[in-house]
Amino acid sequence: MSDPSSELDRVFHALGDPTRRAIMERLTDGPLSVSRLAEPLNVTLTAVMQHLQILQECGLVYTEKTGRVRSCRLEPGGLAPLEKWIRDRRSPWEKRLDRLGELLGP
Amino acid sequence: MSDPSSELDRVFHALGDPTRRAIMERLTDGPLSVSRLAEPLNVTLTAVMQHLQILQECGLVYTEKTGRVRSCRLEPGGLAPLEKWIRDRRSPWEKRLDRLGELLGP
DNA sequence: ACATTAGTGAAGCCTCCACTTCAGTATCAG
DNA sequence: CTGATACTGAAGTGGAGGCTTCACTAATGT
Repeated sequence: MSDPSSELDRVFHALGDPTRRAIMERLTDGPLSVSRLAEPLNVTLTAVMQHLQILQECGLVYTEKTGRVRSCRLEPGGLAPLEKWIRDRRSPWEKRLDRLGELLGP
Repeated sequence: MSDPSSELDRVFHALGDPTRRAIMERLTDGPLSVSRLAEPLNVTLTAVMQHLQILQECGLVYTEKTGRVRSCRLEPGGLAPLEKWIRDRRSPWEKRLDRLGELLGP
């Protein structure tokens, strides 16, 4: 893996675009082909492809081509770095509560 | 409050910029004035102001001016919608595990 | 009072990036 | 074989947005 901070950069940048978030939301319910993915979106198939490439490069989406159709699905741990960043943004006392919860909970 | 989906849009867009994320990271350790905020960043004071306005408009940062200095701090619940979106991106079975955890844990 | 500090407002520049068009390549169906 | 489907690649366009400069106001310090 490369520089973790620039990886986070890419994730945030990727999710900054509404269309790409729409793709992620769409894939939440299960794998989809590129064409099906493009249907409800108001963009070209080519545009969807470009978005998919970006989402892939930062580990948010996994795609696999079988025959002439490419199947797209969410990468399981893709949002983890984002989640970690958010947790790190809590105030110190909140963090302390978190740690307490981790000790007591799971 | 306005349309919630466009609110989420603004949050994601705001965090899509590295400089704005740097501001958020800087404010994690406590309130800071605009000048102090700008010091380590390689941009003008004016640029920082513009970023702050954006961060404010989507409820991520709270600022208050006393005298000639404006104090900036993180808005406590600001990242909540973002967090919710991430949670909603889990697969159905993962969600079910989450609910189970919620019932057993806290 | 005067200089300095801290922040504002307006206007313009310029780069990046989302999107399109068009042309091309496999794959599948009849 | 023929046509349709599903994607891929290259190249170009337009607009949004991040940044700067310059001019200005208000608070503070000596």
